[in-house]
Amino acid sequence: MKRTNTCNELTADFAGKEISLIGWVESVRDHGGVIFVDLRDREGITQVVFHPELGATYEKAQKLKDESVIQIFGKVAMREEGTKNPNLKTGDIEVNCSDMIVHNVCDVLPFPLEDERADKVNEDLRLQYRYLDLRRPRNLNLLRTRHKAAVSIRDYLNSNGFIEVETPILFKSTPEGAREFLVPSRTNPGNFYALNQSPQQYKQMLMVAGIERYYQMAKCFRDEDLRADRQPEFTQIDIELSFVEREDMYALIENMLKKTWKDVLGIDIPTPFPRMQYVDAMNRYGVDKPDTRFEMELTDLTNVFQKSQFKVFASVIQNGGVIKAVNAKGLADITQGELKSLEDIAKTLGAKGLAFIKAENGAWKSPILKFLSDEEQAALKEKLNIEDGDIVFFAATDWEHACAILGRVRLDCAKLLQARGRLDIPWDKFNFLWVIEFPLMIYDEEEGRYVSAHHPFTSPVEEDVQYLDSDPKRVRGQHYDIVLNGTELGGGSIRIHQPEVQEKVFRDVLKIPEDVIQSRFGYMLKAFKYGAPPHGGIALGFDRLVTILTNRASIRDIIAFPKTQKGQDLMAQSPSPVTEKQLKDLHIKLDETEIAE
RNA sequence: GGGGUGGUAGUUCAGUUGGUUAGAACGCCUGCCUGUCACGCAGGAGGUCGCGGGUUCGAGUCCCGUCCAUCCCGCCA
Repeated sequence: MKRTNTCNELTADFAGKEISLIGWVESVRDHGGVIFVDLRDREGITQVVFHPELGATYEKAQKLKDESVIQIFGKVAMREEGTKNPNLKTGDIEVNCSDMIVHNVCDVLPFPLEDERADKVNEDLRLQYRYLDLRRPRNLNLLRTRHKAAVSIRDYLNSNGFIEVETPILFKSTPEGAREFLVPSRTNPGNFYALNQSPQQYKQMLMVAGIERYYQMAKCFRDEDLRADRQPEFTQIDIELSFVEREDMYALIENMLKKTWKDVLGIDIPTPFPRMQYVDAMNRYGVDKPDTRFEMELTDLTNVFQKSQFKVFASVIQNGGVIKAVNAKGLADITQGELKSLEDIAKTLGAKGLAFIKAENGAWKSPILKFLSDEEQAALKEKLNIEDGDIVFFAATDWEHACAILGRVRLDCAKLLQARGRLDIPWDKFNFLWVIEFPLMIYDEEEGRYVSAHHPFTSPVEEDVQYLDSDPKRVRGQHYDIVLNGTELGGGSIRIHQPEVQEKVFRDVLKIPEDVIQSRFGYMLKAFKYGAPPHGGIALGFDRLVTILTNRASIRDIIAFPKTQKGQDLMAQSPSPVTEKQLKDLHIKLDETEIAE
């Protein structure tokens, strides 16, 4: 069984040597009198040649099927001039086969494996045969890159005094967060575990325990609807340290990512990363995770329209709203269809419509132009720097929605400009950014109370603590998000480590009933009374990080066995029904209407 | 829960205003071929047009429902 070499090793130096290779048949080219087989393993490809004088082996080679697994024995030979293949590392040589073992005959493939064709194949079919899709060298290399990134990160943390600790995956239900996967307990009838959404509480307990520096490549689970960048189970780089302040965290993560980018891509990313206040991110980019690889910033025009005759704008301002706009430079040739889909998306985000002004052939065209005074038009031209070929979009509503609408319009316009070749974003441009000083609380209209913007363990910014009672939404949290090219890579905070403060947040600000505080967080509050060190941490989405490192569009590409949007594994066909006995053991009765026929 | 897009041969797609036997390329099968590397040449097989219902003399095409995939909104402390 033992091979002497891999399929990417043999070069002119090996000429004349007897060797053995094992791998998959990439292609068979039968010329009637001579047969060429490209043999592939995870390292590369080597051409194997079969001649008629081999007798039985030659006949076997005639019947070889693509993607079968074979082992060959033979002698390395230089290729004749003119028959060398410069596209292969092993292209100067070939192996004259003398014997062959067919380990596994491959059935006819359900879809082609060459990249150009395979990329177009329906993803559900590729997921059913994920092992075949993964076999494509490019996809295998994605897993290899993922591994490299993990090694780099572990190296960095290990050499900086961190200890990797595994925390339980079976945790308890914490209903105020994301929806959880519940796990019935056989030995505790009627009680349930929840798969952990993150090791947040355990890692804080490790700080109380005195670990000082903890990390974990932590599997986390959230039962929410899926997206291109979201899977129900995912991996986060989970980090927590004692005796830290925000500045220590920034430096730690910057150096870690610097090393990872160097190790994986060979690219030097500049540090320190820029920082941006949450409020500025919203005002300038319309999101809390700005893509700063291109400009196209939002402009606030509320002042311009303060005394406007245009009733729509005027009434919004009167009701405390804002007028914001974004100039999509050079996109005046937007098509009706593109405009329509921009408008549709704006509407899903709460806009009533999407007002615009087009500057074309020296004139402005707009359904709202007739409502705007000369002074207002002049102010727009100046503030938005409107030139021929531009199109400006407006949002007039409350601040949050105006930001969200134009933030999205900005991103979609950038895509349209990219498609037209007017905006160039190189694949290796990596804009890291810290977004800081988020509000600690946001007011939840539905619940009629304040809820944590992130989680209730986030420590308030010191000078804002005084407003905890009087004006909770004014309190900023010691929270930081790390953003890369418009993707939220991760976030963390300095935590509360004093039991009185934590209790105050639970009881007085979040208005959680006393008995709920005790049943849900009682053990934490107790732990904080036994020598809890000041501490803080962060969690980075490892899958998202690798998606960006490998320049892929979907998180599914860099997960070995991803799930579909409905959360199914099409290959193993999970989830699946279970037997009545299993249910009985778990003390579970199914709703009749839900039982599969 | 809501909106968009897609579903026709093993795969990727085409299919006109509703009208004869639903096509192409690749793959597959058979044969030929001693220097290819996306080998080439000749021939052949292969279809529940996602599924169910409706309109019609007639449905891949029109209508209703439904399933699946995907993108987005809600959701993701």
